[in-house]
Amino acid sequence: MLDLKKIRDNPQWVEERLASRGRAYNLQKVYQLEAAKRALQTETENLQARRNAISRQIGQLKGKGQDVSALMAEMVQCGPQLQELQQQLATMESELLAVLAELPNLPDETVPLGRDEQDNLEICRWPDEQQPARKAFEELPHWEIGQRLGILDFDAGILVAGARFTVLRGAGARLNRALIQFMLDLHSGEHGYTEIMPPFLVNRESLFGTGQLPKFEEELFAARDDALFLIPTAEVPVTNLVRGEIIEEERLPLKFVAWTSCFRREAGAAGRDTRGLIRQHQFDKVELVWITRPEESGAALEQLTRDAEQVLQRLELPYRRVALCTGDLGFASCKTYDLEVWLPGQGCYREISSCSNTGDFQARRMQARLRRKEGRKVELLHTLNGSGIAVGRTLVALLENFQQADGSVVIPDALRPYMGGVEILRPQE
RNA sequence: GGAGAGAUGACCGAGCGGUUUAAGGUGCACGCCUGGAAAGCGUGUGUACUCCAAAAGGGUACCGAGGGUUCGAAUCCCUCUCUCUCCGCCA
Repeated sequence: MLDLKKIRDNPQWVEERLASRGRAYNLQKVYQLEAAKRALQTETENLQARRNAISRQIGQLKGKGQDVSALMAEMVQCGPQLQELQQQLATMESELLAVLAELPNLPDETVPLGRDEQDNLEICRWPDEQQPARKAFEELPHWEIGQRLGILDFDAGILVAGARFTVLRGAGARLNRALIQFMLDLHSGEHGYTEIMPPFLVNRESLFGTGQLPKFEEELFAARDDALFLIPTAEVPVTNLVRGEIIEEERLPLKFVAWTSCFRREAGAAGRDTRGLIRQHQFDKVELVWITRPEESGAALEQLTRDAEQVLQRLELPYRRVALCTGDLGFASCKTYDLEVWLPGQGCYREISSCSNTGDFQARRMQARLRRKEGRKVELLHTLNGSGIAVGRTLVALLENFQQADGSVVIPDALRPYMGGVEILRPQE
Protein backbone atom coordinates (compact mmCIF):
# COMPACT_ATOMS: atom_id res chain seq x y z
CA MET A 1 0.00 0.00 0.00
CA LEU A 2 1.22 3.48 -0.80
CA ASP A 3 1.86 6.15 1.80
CA LEU A 4 -1.16 8.44 1.89
CA LYS A 5 0.99 11.32 3.11
CA LYS A 6 3.34 10.87 0.20
CA ILE A 7 0.41 10.93 -2.19
CA ARG A 8 -0.90 14.08 -0.54
CA ASP A 9 2.45 15.88 -0.45
CA ASN A 10 3.75 14.87 -3.85
CA PRO A 11 0.83 13.85 -6.05
CA GLN A 12 2.49 14.57 -9.36
CA TRP A 13 5.54 12.50 -8.61
CA VAL A 14 3.40 9.59 -7.41
CA GLU A 15 1.20 9.70 -10.51
CA GLU A 16 4.26 9.83 -12.73
CA ARG A 17 5.84 6.81 -11.02
CA LEU A 18 2.59 4.87 -11.26
CA ALA A 19 2.19 5.79 -14.92
CA SER A 20 5.62 4.33 -15.63
CA ARG A 21 4.01 0.91 -15.08
CA GLY A 22 2.29 1.39 -18.39
CA ARG A 23 -1.23 2.38 -17.52
CA ALA A 24 -2.83 5.46 -16.07
CA TYR A 25 -3.90 5.44 -12.46
CA ASN A 26 -6.40 8.09 -11.57
CA LEU A 27 -5.76 9.41 -8.12
CA GLN A 28 -8.57 11.98 -8.19
CA LYS A 29 -10.70 9.73 -6.05
CA VAL A 30 -7.96 9.38 -3.49
CA TYR A 31 -7.49 13.14 -3.25
CA GLN A 32 -11.21 13.76 -2.88
CA LEU A 33 -11.81 11.01 -0.37
CA GLU A 34 -8.78 11.94 1.64
CA ALA A 35 -9.73 15.60 1.94
CA ALA A 36 -13.36 14.83 2.69
CA LYS A 37 -12.37 12.22 5.22
CA ARG A 38 -10.16 14.59 7.13
CA ALA A 39 -12.83 17.25 7.31
CA LEU A 40 -15.34 14.71 8.53
CA GLN A 41 -12.89 13.30 11.02
CA THR A 42 -12.28 16.70 12.57
CA GLU A 43 -15.99 17.33 12.86
CA THR A 44 -16.61 13.91 14.39
CA GLU A 45 -13.81 14.19 16.87
CA ASN A 46 -14.90 17.63 18.01
CA LEU A 47 -18.33 16.26 18.72
CA GLN A 48 -16.86 13.29 20.53
CA ALA A 49 -14.75 15.61 22.64
CA ARG A 50 -17.86 17.54 23.64
CA ARG A 51 -19.75 14.36 24.47
CA ASN A 52 -16.91 13.10 26.60
CA ALA A 53 -16.64 16.37 28.48
CA ILE A 54 -20.35 16.54 29.25
CA SER A 55 -20.55 12.89 30.19
CA ARG A 56 -17.72 13.41 32.60
CA GLN A 57 -19.55 16.38 34.05
CA ILE A 58 -22.71 14.36 34.49
CA GLY A 59 -20.76 11.76 36.36
CA GLN A 60 -19.20 14.30 38.67
CA LEU A 61 -22.47 16.12 39.42
CA LYS A 62 -24.28 12.87 40.00
CA GLY A 63 -21.61 11.88 42.44
CA LYS A 64 -22.43 14.99 44.41
CA GLY A 65 -26.15 14.29 44.16
CA GLN A 66 -26.93 17.31 42.00
CA ASP A 67 -29.48 17.64 39.24
CA VAL A 68 -28.24 16.67 35.79
CA SER A 69 -31.40 16.69 33.71
CA ALA A 70 -30.41 19.82 31.78
CA LEU A 71 -27.17 18.30 30.66
CA MET A 72 -28.84 14.99 29.87
CA ALA A 73 -31.36 16.78 27.67
CA GLU A 74 -28.57 18.43 25.77
CA MET A 75 -26.87 15.13 25.21
CA VAL A 76 -29.92 13.39 23.84
CA GLN A 77 -29.45 15.00 20.41
CA CYS A 78 -25.77 14.35 20.50
CA GLY A 79 -26.09 10.59 20.24
CA PRO A 80 -27.82 10.17 16.89
CA GLN A 81 -25.84 13.00 15.36
CA LEU A 82 -22.60 11.40 16.41
CA GLN A 83 -23.66 8.01 15.20
CA GLU A 84 -24.48 9.48 11.81
CA LEU A 85 -21.07 11.13 11.59
CA GLN A 86 -19.23 8.03 12.71
CA GLN A 87 -21.00 5.94 10.14
CA GLN A 88 -20.19 8.34 7.34
CA LEU A 89 -16.59 8.44 8.48
CA ALA A 90 -16.30 4.66 8.61
CA THR A 91 -17.77 4.37 5.11
CA MET A 92 -15.38 6.96 3.79
CA GLU A 93 -12.39 5.33 5.43
CA SER A 94 -13.15 1.93 4.00
CA GLU A 95 -13.72 3.44 0.55
CA LEU A 96 -10.36 5.14 0.77
CA LEU A 97 -8.69 1.95 1.92
CA ALA A 98 -10.32 0.02 -0.92
CA VAL A 99 -8.93 2.43 -3.50
CA LEU A 100 -5.48 2.50 -1.91
CA ALA A 101 -5.33 -1.27 -1.55
CA GLU A 102 -5.61 -1.69 -5.32
CA LEU A 103 -2.80 0.67 -6.24
CA PRO A 104 0.49 -1.09 -7.04
CA ASN A 105 3.83 -0.15 -5.58
CA LEU A 106 5.89 2.69 -7.05
CA PRO A 107 8.80 1.47 -9.20
CA ASP A 108 12.20 2.35 -7.81
CA GLU A 109 14.11 5.10 -9.62
CA THR A 110 16.71 2.55 -10.75
CA VAL A 111 14.17 0.37 -12.59
CA PRO A 112 14.49 0.62 -16.39
CA LEU A 113 11.48 2.23 -18.08
CA GLY A 114 9.50 -0.02 -20.39
CA ARG A 115 6.16 -1.46 -21.41
CA ASP A 116 6.50 -5.21 -21.09
CA GLU A 117 8.99 -8.05 -20.89
CA GLN A 118 10.49 -7.00 -24.25
CA ASP A 119 11.96 -4.00 -22.45
CA ASN A 120 13.51 -5.91 -19.57
CA LEU A 121 17.22 -5.30 -19.20
CA GLU A 122 19.64 -8.18 -19.28
CA ILE A 123 22.26 -7.67 -16.57
CA CYS A 124 24.56 -10.62 -17.07
CA ARG A 125 24.83 -14.23 -18.18
CA TRP A 126 26.46 -17.20 -16.52
CA PRO A 127 28.79 -19.04 -17.05
CA ASP A 128 29.78 -16.52 -19.74
CA GLU A 129 28.18 -13.94 -21.96
CA GLN A 130 27.52 -16.43 -24.78
CA GLN A 131 24.26 -18.23 -25.29
CA PRO A 132 24.99 -21.87 -24.41
CA ALA A 133 26.07 -23.90 -27.46
CA ARG A 134 23.71 -26.49 -28.94
CA LYS A 135 24.74 -30.07 -28.49
CA ALA A 136 25.63 -32.42 -31.35
CA PHE A 137 22.29 -34.20 -31.08
CA GLU A 138 18.72 -32.96 -31.12
CA GLU A 139 17.94 -31.74 -27.64
CA LEU A 140 14.51 -32.79 -26.43
CA PRO A 141 12.03 -30.94 -24.27
CA HIS A 142 11.88 -32.17 -20.69
CA TRP A 143 8.47 -33.82 -21.02
CA GLU A 144 9.86 -36.23 -23.55
CA ILE A 145 13.00 -36.89 -21.54
CA GLY A 146 10.99 -37.37 -18.37
CA GLN A 147 8.52 -39.73 -19.98
CA ARG A 148 11.31 -41.85 -21.47
CA LEU A 149 12.96 -42.03 -18.05
CA GLY A 150 9.60 -42.97 -16.53
CA ILE A 151 9.85 -40.20 -13.93
CA LEU A 152 7.24 -37.70 -15.17
CA ASP A 153 3.71 -39.10 -15.41
CA PHE A 154 1.41 -36.47 -16.87
CA ASP A 155 -1.47 -38.90 -17.46
CA ALA A 156 -1.46 -39.89 -13.78
CA GLY A 157 -1.65 -36.23 -12.80
CA ILE A 158 -4.71 -35.77 -14.95
CA LEU A 159 -6.22 -38.97 -13.57
CA VAL A 160 -5.96 -38.13 -9.90
CA ALA A 161 -6.37 -34.34 -10.07
CA GLY A 162 -6.70 -32.80 -13.53
CA ALA A 163 -4.90 -30.67 -16.06
CA ARG A 164 -1.72 -28.94 -14.86
CA PHE A 165 -1.03 -31.60 -12.26
CA THR A 166 1.80 -34.10 -12.62
CA VAL A 167 2.88 -37.22 -10.76
CA LEU A 168 6.61 -37.65 -10.20
CA ARG A 169 7.71 -41.27 -9.99
CA GLY A 170 10.80 -42.99 -8.63
CA ALA A 171 13.95 -41.03 -9.40
CA GLY A 172 11.78 -38.04 -10.41
CA ALA A 173 10.24 -37.83 -6.96
CA ARG A 174 13.65 -38.37 -5.43
CA LEU A 175 15.16 -35.64 -7.60
CA ASN A 176 12.48 -33.20 -6.53
CA ARG A 177 13.18 -34.00 -2.89
CA ALA A 178 16.95 -33.83 -3.41
CA LEU A 179 16.64 -30.37 -4.93
CA ILE A 180 14.60 -29.11 -1.99
CA GLN A 181 17.08 -30.52 0.49
CA PHE A 182 20.07 -29.16 -1.43
CA MET A 183 18.61 -25.65 -1.60
CA LEU A 184 17.56 -25.57 2.05
CA ASP A 185 20.98 -26.79 3.17
CA LEU A 186 22.75 -24.20 1.03
CA HIS A 187 20.74 -21.24 2.28
CA SER A 188 20.46 -22.22 5.92
CA GLY A 189 23.96 -23.69 6.18
CA GLU A 190 26.03 -21.28 4.10
CA HIS A 191 23.97 -18.15 3.53
CA GLY A 192 22.75 -17.60 7.07
CA TYR A 193 19.01 -18.04 6.63
CA THR A 194 16.72 -19.39 9.33
CA GLU A 195 14.69 -22.30 8.03
CA ILE A 196 10.91 -21.98 8.37
CA MET A 197 8.21 -24.57 7.81
CA PRO A 198 5.04 -22.52 7.52
CA PRO A 199 1.37 -23.44 7.06
CA PHE A 200 0.31 -24.07 3.45
CA LEU A 201 -3.09 -22.52 4.18
CA VAL A 202 -3.38 -18.90 5.23
CA ASN A 203 -6.08 -16.44 6.20
CA ARG A 204 -7.24 -13.31 4.38
CA GLU A 205 -5.25 -10.98 6.59
CA SER A 206 -1.99 -12.60 5.50
CA LEU A 207 -2.93 -12.42 1.84
CA PHE A 208 -3.86 -8.79 2.20
CA GLY A 209 -0.54 -8.16 3.94
CA THR A 210 1.59 -9.34 1.06
CA GLY A 211 -0.74 -7.92 -1.59
CA GLN A 212 -2.47 -10.97 -3.14
CA LEU A 213 -5.80 -9.71 -1.81
CA PRO A 214 -8.07 -8.04 -2.61
CA LYS A 215 -6.94 -7.73 -6.21
CA PHE A 216 -5.82 -11.23 -7.17
CA GLU A 217 -8.33 -13.50 -5.47
CA GLU A 218 -9.08 -15.36 -8.72
CA GLU A 219 -5.48 -16.63 -8.73
CA LEU A 220 -5.96 -18.47 -5.43
CA PHE A 221 -7.37 -21.83 -4.46
CA ALA A 222 -9.77 -21.37 -1.56
CA ALA A 223 -10.90 -23.82 1.09
CA ARG A 224 -14.62 -24.18 0.61
CA ASP A 225 -15.84 -24.22 4.20
CA ASP A 226 -13.14 -22.21 5.90
CA ALA A 227 -11.82 -18.70 5.46
CA LEU A 228 -8.50 -20.09 4.25
CA PHE A 229 -6.58 -20.10 0.99
CA LEU A 230 -3.82 -22.35 -0.30
CA ILE A 231 -0.62 -20.35 -0.50
CA PRO A 232 0.49 -19.26 -3.99
CA THR A 233 4.02 -18.82 -2.60
CA ALA A 234 5.80 -19.17 0.74
CA GLU A 235 6.28 -15.42 0.60
CA VAL A 236 2.79 -15.09 2.08
CA PRO A 237 3.14 -17.06 5.34
CA VAL A 238 6.82 -16.23 5.84
CA THR A 239 6.64 -12.47 5.27
CA ASN A 240 3.55 -12.33 7.47
CA LEU A 241 5.60 -13.65 10.38
CA VAL A 242 6.27 -9.99 11.21
CA ARG A 243 2.71 -8.75 10.66
CA GLY A 244 1.68 -6.38 13.45
CA GLU A 245 5.11 -6.61 15.05
CA ILE A 246 7.46 -3.86 16.16
CA ILE A 247 10.97 -5.26 15.86
CA GLU A 248 14.02 -3.88 17.66
CA GLU A 249 16.44 -2.45 15.12
CA GLU A 250 19.39 -4.52 16.32
CA ARG A 251 17.59 -7.78 15.49
CA LEU A 252 17.54 -6.88 11.78
CA PRO A 253 17.88 -8.08 9.14
CA LEU A 254 15.79 -11.24 9.51
CA LYS A 255 16.53 -13.81 6.80
CA PHE A 256 14.19 -16.74 6.31
CA VAL A 257 14.24 -19.69 3.94
CA ALA A 258 11.24 -21.95 3.49
CA TRP A 259 10.31 -24.86 1.30
CA THR A 260 6.61 -25.07 0.49
CA SER A 261 4.39 -26.38 -2.19
CA CYS A 262 2.67 -23.50 -4.00
CA PHE A 263 -0.82 -23.53 -5.44
CA ARG A 264 -1.98 -21.28 -8.25
CA ARG A 265 -5.11 -21.35 -10.35
CA GLU A 266 -3.29 -19.85 -13.35
CA ALA A 267 -6.57 -18.22 -14.24
CA GLY A 268 -5.25 -16.03 -17.03
CA ALA A 269 -2.91 -18.61 -18.51
CA ALA A 270 -5.25 -20.73 -20.61
CA GLY A 271 -3.32 -22.26 -23.48
CA ARG A 272 0.09 -21.18 -22.23
CA ASP A 273 2.73 -23.76 -21.30
CA THR A 274 0.20 -26.55 -21.44
CA ARG A 275 2.87 -29.21 -21.90
CA GLY A 276 5.33 -30.24 -19.26
CA LEU A 277 6.12 -28.97 -15.80
CA ILE A 278 6.58 -25.29 -16.53
CA ARG A 279 3.16 -24.07 -15.43
CA GLN A 280 1.44 -26.27 -12.85
CA HIS A 281 -1.35 -25.71 -10.34
CA GLN A 282 0.95 -27.17 -7.69
CA PHE A 283 4.72 -26.89 -7.53
CA ASP A 284 7.47 -26.79 -4.95
CA LYS A 285 9.54 -23.73 -4.31
CA VAL A 286 12.25 -22.75 -1.86
CA GLU A 287 11.67 -19.14 -0.95
CA LEU A 288 13.98 -16.51 0.54
CA VAL A 289 12.57 -13.66 2.63
CA TRP A 290 14.42 -10.71 4.14
CA ILE A 291 13.05 -8.26 6.69
CA THR A 292 15.29 -5.20 6.78
CA ARG A 293 15.77 -1.62 7.87
CA PRO A 294 14.65 0.83 5.15
CA GLU A 295 18.16 1.92 4.23
CA GLU A 296 19.31 -1.68 3.78
CA SER A 297 16.78 -3.07 1.36
CA GLY A 298 18.55 -2.01 -1.84
CA ALA A 299 21.74 -3.87 -0.91
CA ALA A 300 19.64 -6.74 0.47
CA LEU A 301 18.06 -7.30 -2.96
CA GLU A 302 21.51 -7.66 -4.51
CA GLN A 303 22.56 -10.17 -1.86
CA LEU A 304 19.31 -12.12 -1.99
CA THR A 305 19.62 -12.40 -5.77
CA ARG A 306 23.21 -13.59 -5.47
CA ASP A 307 22.08 -16.23 -2.96
CA ALA A 308 19.52 -17.48 -5.47
CA GLU A 309 22.11 -17.44 -8.28
CA GLN A 310 24.35 -19.62 -6.14
CA VAL A 311 21.83 -22.45 -6.52
CA LEU A 312 22.06 -22.33 -10.30
CA GLN A 313 25.84 -22.06 -10.27
CA ARG A 314 26.29 -25.04 -7.97
CA LEU A 315 23.95 -27.03 -10.18
CA GLU A 316 25.92 -25.87 -13.24
CA LEU A 317 22.83 -24.52 -14.93
CA PRO A 318 23.37 -21.66 -17.41
CA TYR A 319 21.22 -18.62 -16.69
CA ARG A 320 20.95 -14.91 -17.08
CA ARG A 321 19.91 -12.17 -14.71
CA VAL A 322 17.34 -9.70 -15.94
CA ALA A 323 16.14 -6.46 -14.39
CA LEU A 324 12.39 -6.18 -14.92
CA CYS A 325 11.26 -2.93 -16.52
CA THR A 326 8.59 -0.73 -14.98
CA GLY A 327 5.85 -2.24 -17.12
CA ASP A 328 6.65 -5.83 -16.14
CA LEU A 329 7.00 -5.26 -12.41
CA GLY A 330 4.76 -7.21 -10.03
CA PHE A 331 2.04 -5.51 -8.01
CA ALA A 332 3.91 -5.26 -4.71
CA SER A 333 7.41 -4.83 -6.07
CA CYS A 334 9.43 -1.65 -6.44
CA LYS A 335 12.35 -3.50 -8.04
CA THR A 336 12.72 -7.05 -9.34
CA TYR A 337 15.46 -9.22 -10.79
CA ASP A 338 14.40 -12.36 -12.60
CA LEU A 339 16.78 -15.26 -13.02
CA GLU A 340 16.14 -17.08 -16.26
CA VAL A 341 17.55 -20.54 -16.77
CA TRP A 342 18.58 -21.81 -20.17
CA LEU A 343 16.28 -24.53 -21.53
CA PRO A 344 17.91 -26.20 -24.56
CA GLY A 345 14.81 -28.28 -25.25
CA GLN A 346 12.96 -25.07 -25.96
CA GLY A 347 15.95 -23.00 -27.03
CA CYS A 348 15.18 -20.12 -24.71
CA TYR A 349 15.67 -18.68 -21.25
CA ARG A 350 12.77 -19.21 -18.80
CA GLU A 351 12.11 -17.58 -15.45
CA ILE A 352 13.21 -19.76 -12.56
CA SER A 353 13.48 -17.15 -9.83
CA SER A 354 12.03 -13.74 -9.20
CA CYS A 355 13.67 -11.60 -6.53
CA SER A 356 11.85 -8.48 -5.40
CA ASN A 357 12.25 -5.59 -3.05
CA THR A 358 8.80 -4.42 -1.98
CA GLY A 359 10.15 -1.53 0.11
CA ASP A 360 7.59 -0.57 2.74
CA PHE A 361 4.64 -1.56 0.53
CA GLN A 362 3.89 -4.86 2.25
CA ALA A 363 5.05 -3.59 5.62
CA ARG A 364 2.43 -0.84 5.51
CA ARG A 365 -0.29 -3.36 4.74
CA MET A 366 0.98 -5.61 7.51
CA GLN A 367 1.76 -2.82 9.97
CA ALA A 368 5.21 -4.34 10.37
CA ARG A 369 7.58 -1.87 11.99
CA LEU A 370 10.95 -1.45 13.60
CA ARG A 371 12.01 0.56 16.61
CA ARG A 372 15.20 2.57 16.23
CA LYS A 373 17.81 2.32 18.92
CA GLU A 374 18.35 6.06 18.80
CA GLY A 375 15.28 8.14 19.43
CA ARG A 376 13.08 5.08 20.02
CA LYS A 377 11.22 6.02 16.86
CA VAL A 378 8.97 3.56 15.06
CA GLU A 379 9.20 3.15 11.28
CA LEU A 380 7.95 0.73 8.69
CA LEU A 381 10.20 -2.19 7.82
CA HIS A 382 11.20 -3.18 4.32
CA THR A 383 10.47 -6.67 3.03
CA LEU A 384 12.03 -8.66 0.21
CA ASN A 385 11.38 -12.04 -1.25
CA GLY A 386 12.81 -14.23 -3.96
CA SER A 387 12.69 -17.77 -5.17
CA GLY A 388 15.74 -19.64 -4.14
CA ILE A 389 14.64 -21.32 -6.41
CA ALA A 390 11.56 -22.83 -8.11
CA VAL A 391 12.00 -26.58 -7.71
CA GLY A 392 9.82 -27.88 -10.54
CA ARG A 393 11.46 -25.64 -13.09
CA THR A 394 14.88 -26.60 -11.77
CA LEU A 395 13.97 -30.21 -12.42
CA VAL A 396 13.02 -29.20 -15.95
CA ALA A 397 16.33 -27.40 -16.40
CA LEU A 398 18.33 -30.36 -15.14
CA LEU A 399 16.63 -32.77 -17.52
CA GLU A 400 17.08 -30.50 -20.51
CA ASN A 401 20.63 -29.34 -19.80
CA PHE A 402 22.11 -32.66 -18.73
CA GLN A 403 20.44 -34.89 -21.29
CA GLN A 404 22.70 -37.16 -23.33
CA ALA A 405 22.35 -38.42 -26.86
CA ASP A 406 21.17 -41.81 -25.57
CA GLY A 407 18.33 -40.28 -23.57
CA SER A 408 20.06 -40.55 -20.20
CA VAL A 409 20.49 -37.61 -17.84
CA VAL A 410 23.61 -36.92 -15.78
CA ILE A 411 23.13 -35.73 -12.19
CA PRO A 412 25.37 -32.72 -11.38
CA ASP A 413 27.96 -33.26 -8.65
CA ALA A 414 26.32 -30.98 -6.10
CA LEU A 415 23.19 -33.09 -6.12
CA ARG A 416 24.69 -36.56 -5.98
CA PRO A 417 24.95 -36.76 -2.18
CA TYR A 418 21.21 -36.07 -2.09
CA MET A 419 20.51 -38.75 -4.70
CA GLY A 420 22.02 -41.60 -2.73
CA GLY A 421 25.04 -41.54 -4.99
CA VAL A 422 23.09 -41.92 -8.23
CA GLU A 423 25.11 -40.29 -11.03
CA ILE A 424 22.97 -40.88 -14.08
CA LEU A 425 19.34 -41.56 -14.89
CA ARG A 426 18.81 -44.02 -17.73
CA PRO A 427 15.78 -44.61 -19.94
CA GLN A 428 13.66 -47.61 -19.00
CA GLU A 429 12.94 -50.70 -21.17
C1' G B 1 -16.91 -32.51 18.10
C1' G B 2 -18.70 -31.92 23.73
C1' A B 3 -18.09 -29.33 28.65
C1' G B 4 -15.76 -25.49 31.31
C1' A B 5 -12.32 -21.24 32.05
C1' G B 6 -10.11 -17.15 30.01
C1' A B 7 -8.10 -12.89 26.51
C1' U B 8 -6.32 -5.65 30.05
C1' G B 9 -0.17 -1.50 28.14
C1' A B 10 7.02 -4.49 27.07
C1' C B 11 5.57 -8.13 31.20
C1' C B 12 2.64 -9.41 35.73
C1' G B 13 -1.87 -7.83 37.54
C1' A B 14 -6.32 -4.80 39.65
C1' G B 15 -10.74 -2.86 37.84
C1' C B 16 -16.82 -5.44 36.57
C1' G B 17 -21.58 1.50 34.38
C1' G B 18 -19.39 7.95 35.71
C1' U B 19 -13.60 10.27 41.19
C1' U B 20 -9.58 5.32 36.02
C1' U B 21 -7.11 11.13 32.01
C1' A B 22 -6.36 2.18 32.84
C1' A B 23 -4.66 1.35 40.18
C1' G B 24 -0.31 -1.23 41.78
C1' G B 25 4.07 -3.90 40.66
C1' U B 26 8.14 -5.52 37.37
C1' G B 27 11.09 -4.04 33.43
C1' C B 28 13.20 -0.04 30.65
C1' A B 29 15.13 5.23 30.11
C1' C B 30 16.87 9.62 32.40
C1' G B 31 18.24 12.28 36.86
C1' C B 32 19.76 12.56 42.16
C1' C B 33 22.77 9.89 45.53
C1' U B 34 27.95 6.94 45.25
C1' G B 35 35.09 6.52 44.64
C1' G B 36 32.28 2.89 41.47
C1' A B 37 28.08 -0.18 41.76
C1' A B 38 23.80 -2.08 44.32
C1' A B 39 19.98 -0.25 47.22
C1' G B 40 17.15 4.10 47.81
C1' C B 41 14.66 8.52 45.94
C1' G B 42 12.55 11.36 41.83
C1' U B 43 10.78 11.82 36.77
C1' G B 44 9.28 9.57 32.43
C1' U B 45 7.61 5.27 29.64
C1' G B 46 2.53 2.59 23.81
C1' U B 47 0.28 2.90 18.78
C1' A B 48 -2.56 5.25 14.93
C1' C B 49 -5.03 9.29 13.02
C1' U B 50 -5.83 14.39 13.47
C1' C B 51 -5.62 20.06 14.82
C1' C B 52 -1.63 23.91 14.52
C1' A B 53 2.97 26.85 8.97
C1' A B 54 6.41 24.16 12.39
C1' A B 55 7.67 23.42 17.41
C1' A B 56 5.33 23.46 21.97
C1' G B 57 0.76 21.80 23.00
C1' G B 58 -4.22 19.92 22.10
C1' G B 59 -8.12 16.34 20.34
C1' U B 60 -9.97 11.39 18.99
C1' A B 61 -9.59 6.16 18.86
C1' C B 62 -7.47 1.62 20.75
C1' C B 63 -8.46 -3.07 27.45
C1' G B 64 -8.86 -10.22 21.59
C1' A B 65 -12.30 -8.66 16.90
C1' G B 66 -17.05 -6.82 15.32
C1' G B 67 -21.94 -5.21 16.54
C1' G B 68 -25.59 -3.46 20.37
C1' U B 69 -27.68 -1.05 25.06
C1' U B 70 -26.58 3.92 27.51
C1' C B 71 -26.11 10.91 28.26
C1' G B 72 -21.60 7.85 29.41
C1' A B 73 -18.82 0.95 28.37
C1' A B 74 -12.44 -2.21 29.91
C1' U B 75 -16.98 -2.92 32.91
C1' C B 76 -23.75 -4.89 30.65
C1' C B 77 -25.86 -7.80 26.10
C1' C B 78 -25.07 -10.47 21.21
C1' U B 79 -21.83 -12.69 17.43
C1' C B 80 -17.06 -14.26 16.10
C1' U B 81 -11.76 -15.44 16.75
C1' C B 82 -7.97 -17.27 19.63
C1' U B 83 -5.74 -19.54 24.17
C1' C B 84 -5.95 -22.99 28.31
C1' U B 85 -8.11 -27.47 31.04
C1' C B 86 -10.94 -32.03 30.79
C1' C B 87 -13.51 -35.66 27.57
C1' G B 88 -14.10 -37.82 22.58
C1' C B 89 -11.82 -38.65 17.76
C1' C B 90 -7.32 -38.79 14.98
C1' A B 91 -1.61 -38.80 11.56
